Amino acid sequence: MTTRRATIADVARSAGVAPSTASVVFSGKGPVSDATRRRVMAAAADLGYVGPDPMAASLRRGRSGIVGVVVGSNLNDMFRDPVQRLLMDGLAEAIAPRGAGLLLLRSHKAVENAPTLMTAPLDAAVLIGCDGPLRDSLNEAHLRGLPIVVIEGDAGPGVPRILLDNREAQRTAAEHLHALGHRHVAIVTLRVSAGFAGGPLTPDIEVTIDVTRDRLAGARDVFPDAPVIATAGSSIDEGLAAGRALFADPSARPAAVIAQSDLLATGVIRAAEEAGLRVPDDVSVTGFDGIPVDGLAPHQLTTLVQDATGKGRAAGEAVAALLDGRPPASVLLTCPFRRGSTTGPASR
Amino acid sequence: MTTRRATIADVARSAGVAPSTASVVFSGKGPVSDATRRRVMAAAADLGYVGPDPMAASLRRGRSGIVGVVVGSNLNDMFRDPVQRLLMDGLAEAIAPRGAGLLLLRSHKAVENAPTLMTAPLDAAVLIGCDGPLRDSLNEAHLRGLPIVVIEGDAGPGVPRILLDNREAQRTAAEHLHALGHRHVAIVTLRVSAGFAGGPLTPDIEVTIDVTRDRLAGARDVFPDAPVIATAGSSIDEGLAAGRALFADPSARPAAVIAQSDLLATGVIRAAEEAGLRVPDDVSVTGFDGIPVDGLAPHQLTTLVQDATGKGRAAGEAVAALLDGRPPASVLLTCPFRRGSTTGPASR
DNA sequence: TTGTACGCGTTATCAA
DNA sequence: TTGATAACGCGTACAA
Repeated sequence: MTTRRATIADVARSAGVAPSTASVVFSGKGPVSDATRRRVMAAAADLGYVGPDPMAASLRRGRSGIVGVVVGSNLNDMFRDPVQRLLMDGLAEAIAPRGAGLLLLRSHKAVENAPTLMTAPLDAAVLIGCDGPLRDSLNEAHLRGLPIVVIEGDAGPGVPRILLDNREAQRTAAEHLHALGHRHVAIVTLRVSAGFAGGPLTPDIEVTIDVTRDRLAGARDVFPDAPVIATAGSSIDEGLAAGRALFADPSARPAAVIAQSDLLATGVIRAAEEAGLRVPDDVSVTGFDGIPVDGLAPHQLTTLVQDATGKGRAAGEAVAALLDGRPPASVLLTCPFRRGSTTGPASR
Repeated sequence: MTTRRATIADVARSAGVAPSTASVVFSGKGPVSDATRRRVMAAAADLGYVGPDPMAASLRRGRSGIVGVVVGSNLNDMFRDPVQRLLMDGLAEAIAPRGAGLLLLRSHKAVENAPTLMTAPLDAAVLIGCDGPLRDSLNEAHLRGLPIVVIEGDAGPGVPRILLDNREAQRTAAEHLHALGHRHVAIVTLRVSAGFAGGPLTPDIEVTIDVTRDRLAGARDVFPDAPVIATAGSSIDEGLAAGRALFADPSARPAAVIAQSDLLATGVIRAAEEAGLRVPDDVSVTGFDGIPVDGLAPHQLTTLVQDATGKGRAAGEAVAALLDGRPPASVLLTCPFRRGSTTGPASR
């Protein structure tokens, strides 16, 4: 079977109709008599033709049915976070009815030759965050006219954004701690920039990742001088490491910790218990996300609840609007405060 | 800016060269004098041309740079499993150097209009498992000449497979339990078919998912009559539910449990401890995968260690071979037995 | 309801 | 080192 594959033209010829007619039969776009349709289908079956070539169809229609989603880290790290998984599900679900699927793209070209925003046949792209090297490729992508939506980031004017009220929400949690009498508070952040892998956050270190910066600002609205430990990302292990650092010196122990994610908070709680501290009696801890975390029981985390799936769905709808030529809606989702059992009054 | 976007032909004309020459400049495929290269680049910059249109290039070259990966469940469920995440990383890593990326596809078309093996512009497809409805689309895909690789499944003759020695490995673990004196053993499986959501496995229920079937066979090689509980998939929660069912009736308690994944095993252990049983003193438990599981401490699971990343990488290499016209290698990976602290001698 | 004609934007081939 | 030419396979006006 080294022979050329049958094309729709072959099918048309074999069925004794015009190519356009055969095309219409397969796309279902126009009126075709039943007799013709059957003739075409028979010819197709006969020739082993199974439908229009997607690449040719893409070129002709100007649509590939592919939406790129740019992820910053490797898949294993990224999808370890339930928030990202739910986001992706919402996104996929929202674009599927439009006949589109998700192509996974890396922002930092880890590999020579890897596909990019510029080389992949995309109808649109969704950025999760917008940091560092990514900003550069954005200009080119924009120049090409590639529709772009950014989730929790800023890709410049004209790019629709799906955002949370990170600062306000985080401030609410901080105020909650303040109202409980807490004054000795530490902050554990998500990754602050592509270039910093974690550790105490000194003033010379720039926070370039929006979600981290905004949540940090919200916490500092209430506790301007709180010490900050940055992590490499949202995971229990990272929270555990940060917590160990915080609780290492008994004389400098914070009485409350604001963690920027539920996973980090879980790690912090674990570190506290490891250090012989009770939560919330000795240490109060807040999270962010409102996801169920395995291994947190019996605690119920005090946290801010975000709708991660809805965030993805909103991004998908913005993509759909862009593709339809409708004005895309930027969306600001709110994260309601949920009091749990991990925060209590300050003891001193 | 409602005007037509510049094409490579426009650039060539403006630079006073032939389209083919301009093409060569952008692809870097042929010899070009420095002077012409610069003229072309200047003209491109002038016109706002940012490189060849990927769809047109795809059609012309017959390559889209896209590899479809067919996942059976939603992303959230699938990527909750570390094994799948590592697999995807290995796969992505192996195809990236070839300029290809991963397009996520669902096997059961949950949504009308969603992209499929037939409608997406794919160079190849990777199937993870090969069950139920998927088999049907396979014929068509094959007819189209779409190169296919299947991981842990059987897609018929001629389709390269990436497999584990599931049966042999699982038998090793079973023999280990047998050698410890265990006779009263229960089995907790992964999903057995697309149609069965979990529960006691009766003889009338067909096991259509290969990995489940093979590991089950390995366990039954040693314990032919062991009762079996099927789950809906690899997660701690599913293992917990299965474990609760197993330990509900004190008089019928198994003294050892063979779980088909580490996550399931972790859930089973948790259920055991919930029921007041000590591991391994009262109950021995084995897993499968050899991944680090958060929340398993202080136990070290007795398990079979698979190289999930390597599995993905092998699939990627098989895809690469297929695309190059080289004969693709089926691969059988072995899962060495690793004894941990969760298995001990039978007490009665 | 069917057919004609054209172009989508690129790249491979071959000759100059 | 460069240029002319011919597809790649399809969909969509528009005319018949």
